[in-house]
Amino acid sequence: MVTIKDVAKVTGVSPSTVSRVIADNPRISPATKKKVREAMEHLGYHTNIHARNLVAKSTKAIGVIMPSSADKALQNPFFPEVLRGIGSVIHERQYSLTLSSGETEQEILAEVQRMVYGSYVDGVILLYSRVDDPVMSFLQERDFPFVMVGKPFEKLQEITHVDNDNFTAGKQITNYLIASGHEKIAFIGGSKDLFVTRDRESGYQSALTDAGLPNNDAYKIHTEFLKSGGREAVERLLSLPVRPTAIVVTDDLMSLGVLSTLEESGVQVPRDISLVSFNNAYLSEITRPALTTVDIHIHELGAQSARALIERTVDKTVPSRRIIVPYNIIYRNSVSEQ
Amino acid sequence: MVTIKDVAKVTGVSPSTVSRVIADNPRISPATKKKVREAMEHLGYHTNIHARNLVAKSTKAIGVIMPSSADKALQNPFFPEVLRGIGSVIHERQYSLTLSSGETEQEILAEVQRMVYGSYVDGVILLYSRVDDPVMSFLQERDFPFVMVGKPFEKLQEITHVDNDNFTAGKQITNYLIASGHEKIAFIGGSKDLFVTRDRESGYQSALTDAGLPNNDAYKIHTEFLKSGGREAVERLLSLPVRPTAIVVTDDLMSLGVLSTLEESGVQVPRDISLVSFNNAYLSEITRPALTTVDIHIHELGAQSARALIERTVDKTVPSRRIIVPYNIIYRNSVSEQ
DNA sequence: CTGTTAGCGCCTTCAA
DNA sequence: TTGAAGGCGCTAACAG
Repeated sequence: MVTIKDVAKVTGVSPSTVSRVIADNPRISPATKKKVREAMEHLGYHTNIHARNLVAKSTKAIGVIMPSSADKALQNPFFPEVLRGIGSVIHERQYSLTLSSGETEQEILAEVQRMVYGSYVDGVILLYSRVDDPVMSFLQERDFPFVMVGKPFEKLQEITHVDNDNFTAGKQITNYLIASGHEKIAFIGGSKDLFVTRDRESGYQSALTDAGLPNNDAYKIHTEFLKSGGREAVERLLSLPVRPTAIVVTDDLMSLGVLSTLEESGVQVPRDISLVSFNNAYLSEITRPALTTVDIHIHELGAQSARALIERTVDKTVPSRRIIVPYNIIYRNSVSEQ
Repeated sequence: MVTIKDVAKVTGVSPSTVSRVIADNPRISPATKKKVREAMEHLGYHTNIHARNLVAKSTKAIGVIMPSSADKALQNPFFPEVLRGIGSVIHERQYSLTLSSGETEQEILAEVQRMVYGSYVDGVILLYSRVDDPVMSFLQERDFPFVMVGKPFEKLQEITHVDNDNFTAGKQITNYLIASGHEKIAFIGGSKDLFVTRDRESGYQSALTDAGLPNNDAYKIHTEFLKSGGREAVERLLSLPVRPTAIVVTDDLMSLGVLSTLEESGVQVPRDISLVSFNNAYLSEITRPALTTVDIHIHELGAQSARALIERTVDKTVPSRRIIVPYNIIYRNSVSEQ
């Protein structure tokens, strides 16, 4: 292994000088800089991060924590896409990215503790939001830099987080349905414990209210991402005395299940029932019909969270803030005029 | 930060003793071990990896390299799933996982070099296989431990890799079609540059030949994962004078596109055309009809690759080998009897 | 502008 | 069974 000393020896300067040219210290003459750099190149020098981190107290690495993989949600194309978003800025800033690998909540907590105490990373991005999350409590107590993708359940003001305006998105997409002549609009969402679900549902609600449409609890269904959940939801809706003519579904993957079950039951989309969705995952484009969906810019959610986190790790005093990533609606073929 | 010295001071032993109990050195008396451990617990001691790695020369970290994200393939649920598989053994072995973040081939190469030279990781898992891959060449030249998920293009014997028997899988699923009475069977695969495609296609071919069925080039189509690709493939097939009655598609995500296009063109699956697929991604179960598909045990591919890699990093002399993960066919509703 | 000195936290001989 | 001493590779004062 080529060390700083080796290049120092070859160049005839001191190790600290070499260290300085690595840091591009302005107080080093261009001449020696050039000389040293050539030697580094020539010898194939590469700085050892462990040595560096040991003294520098900064790792230029960030940890990304996935939800416990008990959550089937992991199958959601959402994750590769946020990871890409995070990766893009990580890479641009020359950071590295450590991914959590725990499966249960406890394992994940232990892992995060190891990351923090062992100084594996400078900061952490949480890709989920849970009530009473021990991981988050731990991070807060230790005052360790972290950012959440999504919306924290409490202390909104104290936690930097990156989210969409899901309320308005839900409202707007529902309004679109209303403008298309629909009045009997149902809602299928994930667990009520998730803020995404809640916010989108509130928006849906609000649109109905504003339009003077009735609030029908039987039209609101909360289910799992799983097929069985989607199936059950649809069956419930179809067995209603008055069937909805449109459904707002909070996730493209769920929409795929809903779509299938709907058509299996002989109802055609959008002829019989219209569908709108969220996320604009790749598959929303290749379903039949292609889904009208809210593009929440997943990549951007990731990128922004990484930017915000790095900013915090560099300067701990930057105030926490809420970052809203804009969305836009992609109109395709899953909605019919009434 | 609590260091080894702190617990030494509190316990009244020397730092080296503390270091020894951390390593669970047998030559330390149970009494002092107990004493030291309690102090560690009490003070909240956690070992600093950078200090450790600096001397230990092993990082207990492995790098996972994704394909360049230009590849839309990243949207494939395959990746989260291998990651989970890798993560499971990473976690069990108390390793950590660094994910590549580069977008282009060059960026990725630079990243891998940084990982290797800077001793970020002990070994690397390649989640893709490319001809003339500079990353792989680099790893080989440096004799740096790595494992590939999939099949390398050359030096099969020299490179440890984890793969399915895609030939046999392709053959078996095609035989199933034949056994169901199909004789005009088409094939839609990804790029011919991918071994997965090639192997599965060879298997398909072989099944046809064995059954004495004709080899029709017009029935074999290579396309992208993208919608447009799937669409074009299907259109080509449907415009043929003699339409196939069944199609082998090499990926569930592609199948979704094929399915959509097929039904848009008014052909029903499986009534008019049957479909079989590969991977058994979550979505293969929620399409309509649910897909008969080869479950390649993605999670296991990941887990095995991690195991093999760790084995190699621990003992560089273990010979390279080929690890075959078994597959099995999941029968669902996308195939009809002829 | 550059060299010297002193660690960062840990592990590992070598002695005792 | 334990302690003392040195060093892993790098950076950061402090001197010049």
